Amino acid sequence: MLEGVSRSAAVGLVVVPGGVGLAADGQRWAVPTDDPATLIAQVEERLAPRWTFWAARGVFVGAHLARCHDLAAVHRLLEGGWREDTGAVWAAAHERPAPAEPSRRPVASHGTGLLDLDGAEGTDEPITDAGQVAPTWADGRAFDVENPLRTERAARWAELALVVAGRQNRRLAELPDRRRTPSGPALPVQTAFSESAAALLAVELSRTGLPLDRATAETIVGDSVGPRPSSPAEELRLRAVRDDPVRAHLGPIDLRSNAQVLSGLRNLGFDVPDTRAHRLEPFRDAHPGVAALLDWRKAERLATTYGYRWLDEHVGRDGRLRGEWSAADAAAGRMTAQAGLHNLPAELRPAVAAEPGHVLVRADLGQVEPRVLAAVSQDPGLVAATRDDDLYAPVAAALGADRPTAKIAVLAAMYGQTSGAAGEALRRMEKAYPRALAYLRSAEEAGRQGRDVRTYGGRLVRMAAFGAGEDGAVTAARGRFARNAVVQGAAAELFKAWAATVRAGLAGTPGRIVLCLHDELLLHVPESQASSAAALITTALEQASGRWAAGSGVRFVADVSVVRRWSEAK
DNA sequence: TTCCCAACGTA
DNA sequence: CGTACGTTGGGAAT
Repeated sequence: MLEGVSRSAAVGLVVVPGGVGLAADGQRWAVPTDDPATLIAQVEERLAPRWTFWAARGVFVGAHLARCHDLAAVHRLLEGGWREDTGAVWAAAHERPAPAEPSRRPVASHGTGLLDLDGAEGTDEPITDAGQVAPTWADGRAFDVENPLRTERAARWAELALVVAGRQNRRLAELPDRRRTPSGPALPVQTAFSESAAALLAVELSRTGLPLDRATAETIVGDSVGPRPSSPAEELRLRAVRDDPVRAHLGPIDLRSNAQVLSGLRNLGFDVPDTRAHRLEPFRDAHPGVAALLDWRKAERLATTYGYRWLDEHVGRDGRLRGEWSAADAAAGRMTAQAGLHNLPAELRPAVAAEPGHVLVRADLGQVEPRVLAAVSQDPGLVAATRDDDLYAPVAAALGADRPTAKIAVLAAMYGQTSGAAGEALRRMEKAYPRALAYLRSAEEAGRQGRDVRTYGGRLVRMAAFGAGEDGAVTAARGRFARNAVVQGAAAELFKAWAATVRAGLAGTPGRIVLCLHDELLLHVPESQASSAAALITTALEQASGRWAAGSGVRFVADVSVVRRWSEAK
């Protein structure tokens, strides 16, 4: 198996029940095995290949794959949008129109996949005459467990993965490398690699879970919403206990109905356009009913979204909070997570705790978006400002403003804010950092015109999703979206390059990344590994940013701390 | 049953 | 008229 294949070669990998399909150098191998992890680990050791697979979700088998090419992840990098089904990936790589979206619902019932190869007219060809992926291969029926040919098909499928990878690589090579002094593979190729690693990391995060101290979580929830109800009737009663004091002020209304809350507030003399917390907060002391409502809302949020039911549904018996992870959202490619992993209220952070004998190593990138802007725009003044630990200090000096004003001005420039105090400061930004502002304005203009933009690292951000309306408000919104996407997207690329480097450094150790939060990494490691993990995080940032922003002169900084509980970090 | 909105948490 | 995401409940549309 894999005889004569050279080290570091691309190796197609497809895992099916009871077997593995491999391909490399124009050959393919169907390998029956019930232990794909061991097989893969052996190949990893011997060849250290560029593992090439259709999608990380399908291949995760427990072995560490160091270098990889995830066709779905790279497809989304090149094409933007959400689709990553094999039909769309194949078609785009061959510059053919995307096939109809596969149905969301699982195939209800099917035959052996041997005699029932519907769309392919009884042949066993993965690609139809029209040059599209055959339906039975696209939806996985071709690899059904009862199908005796599935391992041979896996090898054929692995071979086709290499075909797509080759075509994707040619597309990546056509994209510009915008670094000042390129080194190693071109930047879009490096982005493809780190996006692929992030796709694997996303699958690993789903499986690993975030260590959560259930007792602490239950205490926090209990303090806010009361004891765990023992029956549905009890739940109703406890709900009334929470609601009634507020209803005493606002009247006999349903507090969960915004319309009724609005009229209740009007009866108290508050003529507000909506009932959002930030709008009601100024009136907190004006009437006890407002304070009661605001406090009720906070408790209700915990009770409904992060209450006992959430704990029961998402926290395993092993004390791990698990949710599905996606390596890239559709807008700018940031990672997303379900089960509340990305919007856990600060109130609950004390419950995120290391297991016995372990610690959490937490690191966040400091002021990452303005530093990223400096790198992608190559604005000399802003690049110089990144040498400071606090980037806003030199910016304030350059603008002749105080630090809070400087911060608002920078954020306003990146996010497209035009109102409020930002106006005058923005004009000074234009003088001090013309290249950075021009970079942002160029993205905004593309967005306004409905033209797609590409991030520094090569990700396509589609504007078509916004619709082609000529409405002024829609045009402005598209402009703001594009202006923000080139910064947020580039920051996401850097973050994933960093995370992928940390992941690689943890290979072979018991340490794991357990949370990614846009600019923050949380690692769970044995106590004895704490200092080496902290050092790894720092060197990984130097390596990742050194490649990503080679020659830019931009300095990236990370704040690293070793803690027992997430809440102990600053 | 499905979809959209308001609301609010995170970055 | 700052961006993105996920989750909830209500309420309208189907």
